[in-house]
Amino acid sequence: MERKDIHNSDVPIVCRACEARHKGICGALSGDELQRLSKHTSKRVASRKSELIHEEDEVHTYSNILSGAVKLTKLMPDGRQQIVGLQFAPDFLGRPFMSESNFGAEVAVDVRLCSFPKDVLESMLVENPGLENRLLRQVLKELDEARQWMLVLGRMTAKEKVASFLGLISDHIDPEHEGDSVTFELPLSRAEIADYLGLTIETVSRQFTALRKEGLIEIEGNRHIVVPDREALKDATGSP
Amino acid sequence: MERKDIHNSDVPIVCRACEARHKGICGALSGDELQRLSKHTSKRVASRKSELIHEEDEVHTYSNILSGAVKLTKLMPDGRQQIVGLQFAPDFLGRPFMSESNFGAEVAVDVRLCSFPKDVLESMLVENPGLENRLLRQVLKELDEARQWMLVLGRMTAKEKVASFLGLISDHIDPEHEGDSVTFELPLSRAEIADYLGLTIETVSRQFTALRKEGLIEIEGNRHIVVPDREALKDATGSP
DNA sequence: CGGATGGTTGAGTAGCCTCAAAGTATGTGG
DNA sequence: CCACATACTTTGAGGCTACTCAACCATCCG
Repeated sequence: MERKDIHNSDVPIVCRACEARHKGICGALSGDELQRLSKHTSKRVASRKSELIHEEDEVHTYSNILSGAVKLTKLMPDGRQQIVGLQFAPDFLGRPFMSESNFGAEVAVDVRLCSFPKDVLESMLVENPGLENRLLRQVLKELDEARQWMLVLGRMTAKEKVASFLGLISDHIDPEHEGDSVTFELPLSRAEIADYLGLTIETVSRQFTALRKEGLIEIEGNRHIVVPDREALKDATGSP
Repeated sequence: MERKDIHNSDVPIVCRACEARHKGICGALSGDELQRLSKHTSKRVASRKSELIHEEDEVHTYSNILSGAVKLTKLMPDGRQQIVGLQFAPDFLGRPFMSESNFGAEVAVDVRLCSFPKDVLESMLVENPGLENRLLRQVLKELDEARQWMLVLGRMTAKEKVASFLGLISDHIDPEHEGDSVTFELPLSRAEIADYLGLTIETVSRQFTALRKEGLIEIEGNRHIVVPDREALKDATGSP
C-alpha cells in the first residue's frame, strides 16, 4: 500500500515533479487522491500585476503556488492599500470555509499555479485528516508571520521597517545562512514595498539609499540587492 | 452512540456548563474524550496583569479561555511593545506544533482558564479530525483578524485607529447590532490600547477626547464607553 | 525619438512623538 | 470613613519623523 506512494506508480504525471507534492499541501495525499484531484486540476501561468483574486469577490478555486510570488492586499475606499501577506512556492492560496475573499491577490513575480475547485478539496479535507493537518500548519505559519509583521508595522521606524523587509526576503531566498553575505532579486517594486511596510515610496527609496550609504546593502539596477553582512542588517531592524 | 453526547451522560461534571464545549474547541469532543481530557485538566483564575506566557519560553499547556480577556504581546529589546492579538472566551490559547511561544500572553480582564497538557490535546488531534477542524477554523479566524489589523496599523491615521479599536470592541461585546447605540467597558487601559494601535498613550488620549468632542462617543470614568451611533463611528474608521 | 513606467532627490509641512505638568481615579492603612 | 499614596489619564508646548508636492533621472518599448 505504501509502496504505491513511494514508487509513484499511481501518481499522476502532472504531479510527479511538482514542488507542492513535497513541501506543499499535496504531500498529504495518496496516489489515489492525487489521481482524483488531478482530474479537476488546471495548471496555468500568470504574469506580474495580474489579479488572481479581487477583494470581496467569491472564490471557487484554491491554488498551489508552484513558482513565483503572490501578494495579498487590502484596499481602503480612498485608495490606501496594505499588503497583508507575501506568498511563495509551495504555499497554498485560498481561504477555506469561506466563499468570499477578505483580501485581493495579485501576482508579484510571474507565477505558475495549480488550481482546483474548492468543493473537491474540501471533500478531501473531511476524508483525509492528514490534509487538514498540513493546512493547519500552513495557516499557523501564516499567522506567525502576520503577527511578526504587526510588530514591524506598529512599532518600527522607517529604516527598521526596510531592514526587516530585506531580512524577510533574504531569509526566504536562502533559509540556511551559510555565509555572511546574500544576493537576491527583490520580488516587489518600491511602491509595493511601501504598501507592505505602511510607508510611502519616497520614504522607502530614501531608506534604501541610507542603508546603502551605511554599507549595509549594495544596490544594482533597482531590484538586485547584495547584503554583505546579514547580522549587521539584522541589527538594523532593532528586533530580537 | 450519539445519544451519549446529546444526553451528556458521559460528559464530565466540570465540562457540563462550560462555554468551550459549545462554541469552543471542546465542542468537537465526545463524552469519552472529554472524560479523558478532563482527567488532566485544571481550571484556574488569573487576574489582570498576570503573565500567562512569557515570550520565547517553552509552553507545555494549552488553555481555553472561559471568561475574561487575554492580550498577546511582542516585545522589542529596547522595550517597545506591540499587542498582536486579543482573545476572549471561548478562544483557544496556545500555538500547536511548537513548544516555544512566539509571543507573550497577559491577562487584560480577569480570566477563568481551563488548561491541559499539550501532549494530551495533540494526541487527540491525530485521533479526532473534528477537533483539528475546529482548531483550523479558529486559527483562520485569528489570521483574518491579524490581517485586518495590519491594515489598521499600516495605513490608518491615529483617529481612524482609535475608532477601529472601539468598533472592534463593540462588535465583540454585541455582535448582533440591534440598535444604533452600544455601551461597554474597555478591556484595555490607554497604555494597552496604545500598544495595540502602534501609538503613544498621549495620542490615544487625545483621539478619545477628539471623538468625544465630535459626539461620536461618550466617556464615563475612563473605561466606560457609550457609542450613540455605531454607523457614524464606523465611518470614522475610513474602512469599507 | 517620445512616451510611459519606475525610481531618486529636494523643500516644506503635518501628524504623531517627546517631555513636562497637572488632573483624576483607585486602593490602602490609620 | 477619611487621608494619602499610587497609578492612570489628560492636556500643553515643542520637536522630529515621515508625508506631500514637485522636479529630475533612468530604463524600456513602440
